Amino acid sequence: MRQDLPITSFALLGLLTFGDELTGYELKQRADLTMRFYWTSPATSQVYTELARLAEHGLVAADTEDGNRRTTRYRITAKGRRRLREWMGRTPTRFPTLKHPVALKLLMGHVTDDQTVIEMLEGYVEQLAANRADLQAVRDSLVGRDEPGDAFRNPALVADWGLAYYDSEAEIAEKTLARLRENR
Amino acid sequence: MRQDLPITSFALLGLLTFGDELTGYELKQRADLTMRFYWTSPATSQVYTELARLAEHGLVAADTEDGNRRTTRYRITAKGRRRLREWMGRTPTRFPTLKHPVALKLLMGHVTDDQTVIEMLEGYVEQLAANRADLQAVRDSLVGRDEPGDAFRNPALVADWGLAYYDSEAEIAEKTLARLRENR
DNA sequence: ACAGCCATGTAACTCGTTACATGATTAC
DNA sequence: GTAATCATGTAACGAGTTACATGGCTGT
Repeated sequence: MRQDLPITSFALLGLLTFGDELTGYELKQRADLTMRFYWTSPATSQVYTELARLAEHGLVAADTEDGNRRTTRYRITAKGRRRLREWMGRTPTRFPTLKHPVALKLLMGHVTDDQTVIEMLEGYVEQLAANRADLQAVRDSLVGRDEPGDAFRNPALVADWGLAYYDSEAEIAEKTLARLRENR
Repeated sequence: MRQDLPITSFALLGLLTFGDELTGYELKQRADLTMRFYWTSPATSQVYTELARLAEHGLVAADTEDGNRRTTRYRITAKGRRRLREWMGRTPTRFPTLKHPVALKLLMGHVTDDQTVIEMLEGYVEQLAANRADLQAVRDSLVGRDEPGDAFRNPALVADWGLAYYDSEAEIAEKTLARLRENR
């Protein structure tokens, strides 16, 4: 049994620290709702794979109900919580990884015409607005439970981070657009 | 032969659009120097793998010199240039993917003490400064060749984007730190 | 009855990494 | 002479994806 887990394991484990017990299906939904903004939302099949691995390591416990439809709910164990705390404090924090197709296409804008690049950036601004709206909805749902000491204080901090990031990206994109339009 | 190439192929192909001919080794260096800020810098072994694939598709041409040390330089072909232009215009641009371990750890800050989270964020601010300095050096090296119409106009736009991004991240991290310190 | 959601997985595959191997050239 | 850099790969592996398969439950 390998000792180190991929970060995605810790990420999913982290989603189980909010006091509830989730099925794989629900965990995937939670990831889609929140985690996708600053990590990736793993495919459904991977969620089940990771849960199996976490269970194997004793970091989550499975409660299986055998009705007609078999459902298994997972909750974090004391060991899982310890492991997460240890990871938080002792594992060096990697610098964020960005895969930015917009920047990539901008880099090689000279192989095509300016108009194509401009339209690409305009599309990005729209996508940013849509994503920002989704994240704002998540943030709104935390209002009232986001003060220091509250259960959703940290998710609120992260959501605010994301909103500020989207605003910054939109601003940068607009400024770049202005520079490109200047010399048409 | 597959029709679609992974984005990393186009990224490497894009690095060959600046009028020179590179060995795999040099291409890896160029990726380390610039591409890593908004994409990933592939492992050396993958650079050679991708070059072989690009050559197979006729998107790059290889010039092999057989001295004592065998070196192969790659240049983009007309077909490669066409393919890149087509990709720029016709392939929908994916929304950027962010893997942000700092945000991830912040999210689950409640499993540990505030001091640990604060130190993690402080470390991030330092890493940001170091990365920003590296990128600034790249940007400085383009001065004088970065006006509209110049060869390095687009790389300059991308570098400016990155610098603004790092500044924004630093600002967000500092604001988050302030909020965490408030309630100590 | 039928669509859509809930729920759980398996199989095949691609991308990309690390570890390893080899040897020439250059700088000190 | 020896360390660092230049240069090119192969092999084994892991992470994560898409496609596929199965079937129960819920609302209309």
